[in-house]
Amino acid sequence: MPRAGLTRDTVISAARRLIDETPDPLTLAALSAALGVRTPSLYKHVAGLDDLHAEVGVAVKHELLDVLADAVAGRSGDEAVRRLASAYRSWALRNPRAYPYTLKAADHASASDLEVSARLLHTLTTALRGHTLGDDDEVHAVRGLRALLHGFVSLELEGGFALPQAVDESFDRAVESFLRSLPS
Amino acid sequence: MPRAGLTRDTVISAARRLIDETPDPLTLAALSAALGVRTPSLYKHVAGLDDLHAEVGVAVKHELLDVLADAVAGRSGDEAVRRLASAYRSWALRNPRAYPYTLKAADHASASDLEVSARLLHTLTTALRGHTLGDDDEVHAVRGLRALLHGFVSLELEGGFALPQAVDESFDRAVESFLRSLPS
DNA sequence: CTCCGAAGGCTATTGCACTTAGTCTAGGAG
DNA sequence: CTCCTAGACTAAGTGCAATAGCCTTCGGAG
Repeated sequence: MPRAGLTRDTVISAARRLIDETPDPLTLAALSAALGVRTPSLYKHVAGLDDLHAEVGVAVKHELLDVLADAVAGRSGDEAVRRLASAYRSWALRNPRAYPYTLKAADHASASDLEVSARLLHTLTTALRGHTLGDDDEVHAVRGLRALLHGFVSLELEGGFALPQAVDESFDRAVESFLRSLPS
Repeated sequence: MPRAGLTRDTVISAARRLIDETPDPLTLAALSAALGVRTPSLYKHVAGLDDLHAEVGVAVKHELLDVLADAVAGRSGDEAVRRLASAYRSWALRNPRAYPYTLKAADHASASDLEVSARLLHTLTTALRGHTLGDDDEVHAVRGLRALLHGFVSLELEGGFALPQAVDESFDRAVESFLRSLPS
């Protein structure tokens, strides 16, 4: 029985890859098959399906964080928000099955999850700097932005926007309305 | 073996009840146990788990429709939208596990699903009348409103709003911002 | 009232997933 | 070279969905 040379990381990233490659839900059976290994072998690297989901979630949050941080790097004001919004939506549409993992609240027991989740939130908050907002105002504004972005993308992914009118334009309008609602 | 007296409707409404009564996902095993019947018996009334989910979805959409229609009845303009938004959110928070069923795009093969989904959309659209919007503007506005409502509620249900600031106020502010973005 | 067929239950079984327990071996440390 | 552990394996148990086939109850037709 030749060793497959798995590690916790290879298992997790194989799982991450599988998510958007296949239509069916992530399953240990499918993952082990993709890795050329029997299912129980995975338990040497991962505590079970829940653990795997949690780790995939952290990995996916990192991906989104990178994309968003890159989009806003060096920008400020409305332009930063526009670019962040656009990057958020297009990443979600490109990674429709991974996207829901970014929404789970951080597992209180996982330091890495807490960290990446905080950095995601921080990226949004930073993009809104430049609009002079008080602390409370800022919290409300970030919530509004998250709601708008997630709501839009989520409905779009569910196929909720059936009418022929251009979805891109709906999104742009929503983002512009949000920007206008901020004290300059 | 005394008859349990099941019908398609009793099975479906028992399933609907189970959803928000138990933490675990809806399962034929749990449903049959709740009805005092063996699992295979359910197949006399329902084509399987998928069929059950679809029917529960229609039932749940009707519930939400009733709540929203009631909230906007006899109102118009901003006040109609405010009441609709508030009703949407509070229904969702009261029915956290049922809520996701309202989001699935209508099954093209089910007349009742298509109908209730269309009426839901129509209720939102109607609430926005009074703001003189062109046809295209209206579609974009409805999409923005749906995104806002769903996004907010969805994040709130996922536990995504961790900070102590009042979530109620965040919601009110988001709704007011949306209203201000409409041409009066 | 009796018969009988359909409707509505049932048991048994298959298939697939997750999980645990216990075994064997490859391959590096001493 | 020997040992020992990490990393693979087989075997087996659990839970759920689904199908097949049987048996009983109900209710209407004669």
